[in-house]
Amino acid sequence: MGRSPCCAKEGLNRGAWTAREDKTLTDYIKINGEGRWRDLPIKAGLKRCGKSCRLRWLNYLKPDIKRGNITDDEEDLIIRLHKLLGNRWSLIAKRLPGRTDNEIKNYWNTNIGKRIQGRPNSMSHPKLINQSDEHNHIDAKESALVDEQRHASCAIRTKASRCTKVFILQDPQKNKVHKDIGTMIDEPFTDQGKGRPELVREESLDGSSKWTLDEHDSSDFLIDVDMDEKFLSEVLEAGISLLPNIDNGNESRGEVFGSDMDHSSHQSSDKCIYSPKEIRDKSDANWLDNLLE
DNA sequence: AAGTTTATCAACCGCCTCCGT
DNA sequence: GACGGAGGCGGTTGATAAACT
Repeated sequence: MGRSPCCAKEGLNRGAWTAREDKTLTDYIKINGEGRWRDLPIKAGLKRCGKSCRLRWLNYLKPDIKRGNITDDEEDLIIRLHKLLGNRWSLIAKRLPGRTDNEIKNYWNTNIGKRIQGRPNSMSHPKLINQSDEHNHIDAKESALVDEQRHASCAIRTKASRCTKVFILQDPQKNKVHKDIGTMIDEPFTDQGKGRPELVREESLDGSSKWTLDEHDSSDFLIDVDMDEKFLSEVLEAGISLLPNIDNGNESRGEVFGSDMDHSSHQSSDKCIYSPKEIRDKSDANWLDNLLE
């Protein structure tokens, strides 16, 4: 037996919203607040699915939504955030006040994405050849696009069904990042493609072993690392390295080294304990800000 | 001016996670 | 731990506008 639909489809309006429906929804939310989307259409007297109401409110009716074209600065930020986060539109949208994930997604698909896709040889692009001052800001953006294209072509696609500990170290001498993948429940995916990071199993004399993700470009780490989704979102949101305590089998708490993304200096004295929930709450740590600077 | 193609973006769909029980 | 409801998310669709022939 399949899952029941979010609402009965019969007798519901579909397609574009009318001004009257918009007003009904806005008035209802002003009085009763957001939430309880499933009940909302009945209580508000709308012949719409609850999900549809939520989407309409979040993407169009919400007062703080910014209207108008995406600015150059916003586009630049979107490109850089996409490089870091991939198609995680909601995370990207959180960094652009007033912009919705849907709007950013649409903008990407109709503008930036196409420009990246339609660029077989970036250096032959006329805008990149033009070095005049008036085009400098465009060139910078194009450069970012080229960079994005380069990163997209070598996105990490590690496929691990679950990962219980990640420890990020940076070897300052070799400027090389090691990511100890730790205890893998399933065999990790190893991509030995050209120029891609690789998961390496390191065995010690005492018989223990660990998986290491070996690569040269630390900025790729957070892109498309398809591990346990919950864990990944925690890392993305917290912006810190997370080392759950596996010795006592309690995965609900973790040891967090440092409070920012300075991977180069993990001193054990900096260690503090947070639960993933606490980490989420403390999130927004300055990680993305630091990376974007 | 009419027909066709392309671009845009609001809305939908289905899957997923979270959270309460 | 299992289950189910609620909400969130990303991919896709389709209606409409704009550009082009």
